[in-house]
Amino acid sequence: MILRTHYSGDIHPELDGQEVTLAGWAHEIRDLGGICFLVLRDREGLAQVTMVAKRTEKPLLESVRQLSRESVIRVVGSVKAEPKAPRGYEIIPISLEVLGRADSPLPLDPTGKVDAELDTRLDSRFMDIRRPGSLAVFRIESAVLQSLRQTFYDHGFLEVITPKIVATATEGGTALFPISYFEREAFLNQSPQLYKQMLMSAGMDRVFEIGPIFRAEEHDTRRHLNEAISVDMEMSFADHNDVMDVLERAMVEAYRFVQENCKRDLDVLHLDLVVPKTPFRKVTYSEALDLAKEAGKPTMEWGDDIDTETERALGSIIGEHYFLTDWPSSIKPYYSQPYEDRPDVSKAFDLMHPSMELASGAQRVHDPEQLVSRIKDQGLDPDGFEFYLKAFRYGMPPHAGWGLGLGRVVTTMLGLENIRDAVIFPRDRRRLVP
RNA sequence: GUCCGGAUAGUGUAGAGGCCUAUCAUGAAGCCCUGUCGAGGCUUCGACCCGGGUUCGAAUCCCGGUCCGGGCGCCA
Repeated sequence: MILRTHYSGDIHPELDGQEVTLAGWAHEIRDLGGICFLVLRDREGLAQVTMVAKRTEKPLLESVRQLSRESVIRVVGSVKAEPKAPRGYEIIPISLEVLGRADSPLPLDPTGKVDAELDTRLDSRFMDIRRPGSLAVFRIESAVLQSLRQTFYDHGFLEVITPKIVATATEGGTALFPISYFEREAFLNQSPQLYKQMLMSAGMDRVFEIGPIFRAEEHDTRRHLNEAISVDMEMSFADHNDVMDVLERAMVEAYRFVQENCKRDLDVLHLDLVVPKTPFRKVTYSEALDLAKEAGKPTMEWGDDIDTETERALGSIIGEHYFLTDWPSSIKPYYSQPYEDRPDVSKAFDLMHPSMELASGAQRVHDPEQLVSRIKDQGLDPDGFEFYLKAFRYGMPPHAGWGLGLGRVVTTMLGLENIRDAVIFPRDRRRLVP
């Protein structure tokens, strides 16, 4: 049996006289003596329960006065339209039931009157998310996921789930977390890349996956985590420009969807969301170096990966989402396809927000011999990729794809200071609990 | 990994060698209060990260450790 008939957000003054049952947390109790206000909070907002001492049964009033903040309660009462009350209504209680008593003191203040540091909030994340501002972020994240999935379905993609426990490194470069797998060593997957590509050989044509990826890098910044949610796609019979189009569309749709469906959450966060303008500007790697030089950042050589300072400089010059294209082949993974006429440049791209990289993708190498030679060129052993290479030898279509960091999308969309704000239970260099 | 900064009641803070029996807010406990909505008023409770050192005297200075924040590096 569902213990409530309404969320607080469902109630309005026109329900005057109707009996309702609310369930939630005792957000605040303000006892003025002759009149006592109890503010109940649920996922959809706040509702004021009002008790005039003279007109309220003693035991009911007593139970409210003994309530600890943040206890879980269920209130049966009648709606009363009341101009003096917040949102024009209040609940006159008939009965109150304590479903879960809260200890005191609380690990942080869920009303937000007193701030808490990120570390304190993460230690007690369950309590932090009771704060409307934290909840709003994750409601928006849910909307972003809903919108991204819808965009994929609209473009004829199939949702897939690939293994997170793998035998070997996906692509070299990044460090992996080793795990014990019965009598063998295995690893947590750093990317669904190889599996997505094999599904192109399988003829699934267009696939996407939204799931965790694991990087054992000791990075320690506001935009990196060791467990991240990657929004990944792969598309057959398409090139890098085609998948950039899908990415641009997915981003813009996500912004629109949030703007349309998360008005209250955006209000809570005091945000006026602006949908990025399309088309996103495309800046080649070489142009980016020139821009950086003009801005007085001449230290980078062609072939260097773009460092943080240059990335920031570009961000402030360009000032909106942009694609960074035509990367040197040497600094992109082996599966990125070089241009036929200038093999030192690849059909690889990053989607950039002015403050950080959001996604990276490419048209892929689909010729098995070229792939083997690219693997060797990057100092990797093709034998370790046999399960992957096999899929290329029996009819692999041309394909392209990308991976997008969900946490970074939400962080940049909402202007959050730290990616940990956008992840419910973040995993970083130090944090493994909760 | 490295550089810089930090650690004071449950939470957020003040504090610059004696003014500290440590500030303020929030909270908790109690009392007053019939329209609060960051309610108000009064009383009470609750803290200097750990270890060493300097000094007559250390929250404050020094050393080591632990933890935290930020920058960079590393990072499809």
